[in-house]
Amino acid sequence: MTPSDPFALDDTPPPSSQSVPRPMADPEWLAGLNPEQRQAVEITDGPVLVLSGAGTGKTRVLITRLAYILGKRLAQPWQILAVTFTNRAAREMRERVGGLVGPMAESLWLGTFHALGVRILRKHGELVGLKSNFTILDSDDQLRLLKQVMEADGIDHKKWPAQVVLSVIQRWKDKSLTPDRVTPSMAGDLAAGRAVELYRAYQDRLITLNAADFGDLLLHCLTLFQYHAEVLQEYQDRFRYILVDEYQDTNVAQYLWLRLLCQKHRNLCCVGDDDQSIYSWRGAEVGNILRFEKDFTDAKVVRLERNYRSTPTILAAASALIDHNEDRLGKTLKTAEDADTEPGAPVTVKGVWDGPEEARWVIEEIEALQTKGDSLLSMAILVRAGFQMLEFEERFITTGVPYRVVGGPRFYERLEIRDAIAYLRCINTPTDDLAFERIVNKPKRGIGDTTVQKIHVYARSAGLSLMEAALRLTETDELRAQTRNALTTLIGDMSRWRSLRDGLSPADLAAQVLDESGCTEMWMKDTSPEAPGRLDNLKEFVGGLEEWDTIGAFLEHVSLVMENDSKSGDEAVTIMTLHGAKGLEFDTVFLPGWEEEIFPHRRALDDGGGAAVEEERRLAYVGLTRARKKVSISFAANRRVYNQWQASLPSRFIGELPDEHVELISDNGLMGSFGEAQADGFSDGWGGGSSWSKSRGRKAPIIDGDSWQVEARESSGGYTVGMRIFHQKFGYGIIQAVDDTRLEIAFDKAGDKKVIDSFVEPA
DNA sequence: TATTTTGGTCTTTTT
DNA sequence: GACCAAAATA
Repeated sequence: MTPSDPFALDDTPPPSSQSVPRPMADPEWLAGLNPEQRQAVEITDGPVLVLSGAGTGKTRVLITRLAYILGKRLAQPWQILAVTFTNRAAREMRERVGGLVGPMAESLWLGTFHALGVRILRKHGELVGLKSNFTILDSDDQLRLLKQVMEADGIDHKKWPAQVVLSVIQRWKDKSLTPDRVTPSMAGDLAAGRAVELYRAYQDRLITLNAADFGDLLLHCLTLFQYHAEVLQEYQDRFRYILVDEYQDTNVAQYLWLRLLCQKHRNLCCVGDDDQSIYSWRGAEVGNILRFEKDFTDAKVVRLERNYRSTPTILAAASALIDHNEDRLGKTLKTAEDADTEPGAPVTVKGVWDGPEEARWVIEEIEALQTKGDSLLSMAILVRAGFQMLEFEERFITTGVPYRVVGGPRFYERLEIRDAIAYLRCINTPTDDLAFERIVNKPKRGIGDTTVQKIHVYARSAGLSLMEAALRLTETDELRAQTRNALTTLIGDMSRWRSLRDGLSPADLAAQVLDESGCTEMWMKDTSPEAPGRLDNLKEFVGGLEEWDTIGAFLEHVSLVMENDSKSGDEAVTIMTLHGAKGLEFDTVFLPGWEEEIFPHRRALDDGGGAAVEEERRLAYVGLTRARKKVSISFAANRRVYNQWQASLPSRFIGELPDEHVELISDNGLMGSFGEAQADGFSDGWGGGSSWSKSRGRKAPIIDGDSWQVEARESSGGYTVGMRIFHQKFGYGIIQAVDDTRLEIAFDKAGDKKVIDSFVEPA
């Protein structure tokens, strides 16, 4: 077993943990808790719901609770189930618990829902049709598989993109709906009304391939528990204590999974914060929090409201912001009395001209802090979406300030890495059709679609795996000599590599495979600018394999943990998405891109009214509460979208921050840096006025076209489709569509643009 | 038959 | 500017 293997759980008690020579009564780690935290730790009997605001010591409570249960010998480590939301959190928790109780932390059942689901299915999967060596599909495989199914069904994939259908299916799985439980009304007219058929066909295909996708990891568990009471009972007996982190982000299937497992001992402890629920798009149901109290009427509720992380100023800003959400359980965060009572620096809001300038400004601030003696590790840039990272990366590179992207383009998702993995999958599991299909013509060896189709047809009719079918085909004269030879070589190589598997370490084997398959060569010959980088990635990939004993263990790790364990500790600024930042904290946090359509994201604004925007607001709240000492928000007046410049508005969230805790930075020298090139539209007035009136209501602050001052205006000031208008920047045009304050205008010269009504005037 | 070119469509967040 | 799928070309 390798150190970071999430399944490093041992069923059998290691001899050392039989005797527990640990301090029993009130060790010092228990004494350091406040009364509520202590309650959350000490109420071990029965269901407990811990509502825990940001920075209130939630992780600490969880860890202490685990240590407490173990220390009191209420259960053995393998009788405790602890579920986290990310693999990183799981790893961290295991380490920290280990620090308190020693090696027995190793035998806890601790991991993500998915990782734990796999563990169960590896053992009992046969009961639901999965052999124990089933493969876990990555998103790419899922999509290709569904496409195949849709093609076979003759669904127009132009009209119904596989991606859309797939996400609907996933949502069903999140809700624990097997194909037979999806009602026609749920499917609607999706995929010409045949979505359920597709779902069923897709599931059948998965079983045939002995594969499971992410949703299946839970869904199959539920089916298993439902139809095999003896298995369920085994686990119910086993898990005396169950702990759940980030409970607000669980979906229905996960909730059912938990409810089934805890039924016997009923010692379920869930920790969550409704204000930090940011995964509803993935099927998370905040309603699970409400449901908890309904299903467990004897549940004790503990509220953790004392914040130990942020300054009172940051806390006040965050609270005021989240207060704009209607749909809340209601929870006030207050500064812990014993904490530092200095109000702290105000939250700053900086307006800049455009994206590059924003990056420049942020990194100047970072350098200033560094000169002052702050560590780069204590700073983070948190963005709404991945693409925003680019501008900062460029700036980091030109300035030479070290940075670290966390959760960016995932390492294992890069195409060259996936190819390498597919080779390993083929070697490890010859029947892995999806992997075979992926690498059959990579690098190009003259085996095109037609050949693959032939293999497919043959495989299906003879009930063979693709690799076997290919082998049989080479023995006939169905194929042209050239393709036949290519296939024979490939299959020969495969079996040769497979025979080497036991003699070589995974790393050595991978290196050999990459060289002999021509993958390395392919990238060396490639003249595109990213080719050298890809070669480096492959090297890193081989290097990363060093720590694994078997290919199988490595592949298991990869399929669940798409993130590359980024080595931390180096002095560098962290840059990551807001979603990725949940659960982390930094001294200084930069929150760039606070503009309408970016944050809140356009998609959130588009669909319906409040719910989606409220989730965005929670995301903003998460961002603010990551900071211990200082928050810097920024927005740009212009943003390049697609390929053209578009004017943007400050985010409504900026207007929702309380005046008294916010400082607007608008330095007068700003105009100078705008330079000669941008003399249109916004020629003056920025620096002088800086009047910062907020609009409290639904409307975002609206910025007047040329005076660039903030003023609240009535929506859609009488503009109608077909009207001719004038815009400072884009000239004359005709209104094509009106959506409240947003106008779509066909400009005579500048083409089609979406602008806010306050930017135009009747012509 | 395999590869290159072109044309149209989009961009959240992740286990 | 990036990605995919269908048409064009070697």
